[in-house]
Amino acid sequence: MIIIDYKDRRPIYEQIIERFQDLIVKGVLKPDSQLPSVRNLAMELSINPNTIQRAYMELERQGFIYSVKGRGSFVSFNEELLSLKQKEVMEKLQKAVEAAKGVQIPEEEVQKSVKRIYRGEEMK
Amino acid sequence: MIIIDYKDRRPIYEQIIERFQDLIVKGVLKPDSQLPSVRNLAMELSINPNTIQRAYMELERQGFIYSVKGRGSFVSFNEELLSLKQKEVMEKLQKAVEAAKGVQIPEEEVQKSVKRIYRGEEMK
Amino acid sequence: MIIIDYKDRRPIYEQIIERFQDLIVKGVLKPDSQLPSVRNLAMELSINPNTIQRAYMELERQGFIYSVKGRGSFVSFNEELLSLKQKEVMEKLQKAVEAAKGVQIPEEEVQKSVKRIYRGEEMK
Amino acid sequence: MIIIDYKDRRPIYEQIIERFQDLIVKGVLKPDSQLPSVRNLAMELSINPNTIQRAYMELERQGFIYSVKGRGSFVSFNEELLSLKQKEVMEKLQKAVEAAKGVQIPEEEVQKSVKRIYRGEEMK
DNA sequence: GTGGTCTAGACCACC
DNA sequence: GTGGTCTAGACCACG
Repeated sequence: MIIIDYKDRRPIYEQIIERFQDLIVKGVLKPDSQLPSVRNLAMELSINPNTIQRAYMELERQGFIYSVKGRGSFVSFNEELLSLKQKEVMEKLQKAVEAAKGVQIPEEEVQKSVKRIYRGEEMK
Repeated sequence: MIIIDYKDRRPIYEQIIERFQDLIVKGVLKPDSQLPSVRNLAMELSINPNTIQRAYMELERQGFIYSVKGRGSFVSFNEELLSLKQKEVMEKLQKAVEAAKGVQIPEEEVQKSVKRIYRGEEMK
Repeated sequence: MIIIDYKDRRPIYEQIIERFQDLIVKGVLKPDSQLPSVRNLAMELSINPNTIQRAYMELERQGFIYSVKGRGSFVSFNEELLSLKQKEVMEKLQKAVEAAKGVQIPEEEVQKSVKRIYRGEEMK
Repeated sequence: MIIIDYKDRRPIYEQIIERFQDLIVKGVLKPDSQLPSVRNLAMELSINPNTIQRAYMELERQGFIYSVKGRGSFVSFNEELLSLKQKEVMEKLQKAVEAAKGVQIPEEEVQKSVKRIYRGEEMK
């Protein structure tokens, strides 16, 4: 369910955060369903519980999950969060397009690339 | 010419590298023109000369500039580098588009956004 | 009668204690009336009986209720407790006012806010 | 400058956060001035650097400070943040007033208390 | 069993 | 020197 890429330059906890955000936004993890416990996930990924803890903390702060002492952590997703996430993604995309424009990549190529991805099967 | 954003989370040397890459790729800095000396630039930006040194070293490694002992650093741009940079930019863009697809942003919106940026005046 | 907010960061037993204190102080629960049994309340709220037990224990320690073995728990309210609770509330309020003063909120605004609440319909 | 109260039930990192928020909001720490380094403050308070780190992380997230790798952490305060903090404080205060109303504390007593604090010398 | 806090100590990137 | 990440292991509060 969660895969850690040690070659990735980003810290582990960030990879975990992003992965869960994805799973929640895409509806794979349903609202109020329980996440793996901090200790279990740590064991499964063979990393330190503190690292998981930190990821969960951040996810809770961002509103993706909520944690209850003694019970566990649960998905807490809503529409607002989705549109927030969409806005965030759009901003990144616009920066990328601007960069493409900046290095003289023709608009047609960008458009083609967008089409290819949307038509294609890539679901990441 | 170079602006450092201390609130930017990326390291200073990386900001400098990116800025010079931009200036070179976009032709603002012409091939074989001289870059500011390490010492001067360091003074101007009031940062540690080591940081500039590191940025120049990396730019040289990537082929954007070349250094001549005792004379300074010079722009060394060519077509290969442009296409390399373009490829890099395209990869980032594709990731961004995939992310957009992932959070259910419709293709039309992405295409519209691309158009807006290419038609618009944004040159960053 | 009792509502548990799992997204509330405070522990469940504390939420229960506070709720009963409120109901007793405000006279909704009359002196010597019987509280729901530990087991029943636990079932109703679908939480662990230990949690209810702990809340009742604490309420008894504070003097809000008394338990009779084999019969159940009963409200035991008196004037002393009211003034105790009032003192506690006043302390919290004073801290809040000090904080308001600390962040440069003008006294008039605080006074107005107090008036609004006392005139208003809010009974929580 | 920072005092830790071990009898306080709140975690240490939270006490540190609140203290710095106070110092910044009240203008004792001026914008762009440097905070004590993580290690130094940890030594001074004889607590673990990780605990300080966590406090600084949270302060950065909230916008009170910004950190630069290799340089240190700096105050980053602005008007928006003040009004945000004020709003937060007002909400707490309103809850406290409602509680006071709930336990039959007369409005006059509350108003008197507010006056006393604003007239008084308490600066906390 | 669960999450939350803290310590001790390590290593990294950066300046 | 600085902040940032991670590990290992402890203890607490809660259910």
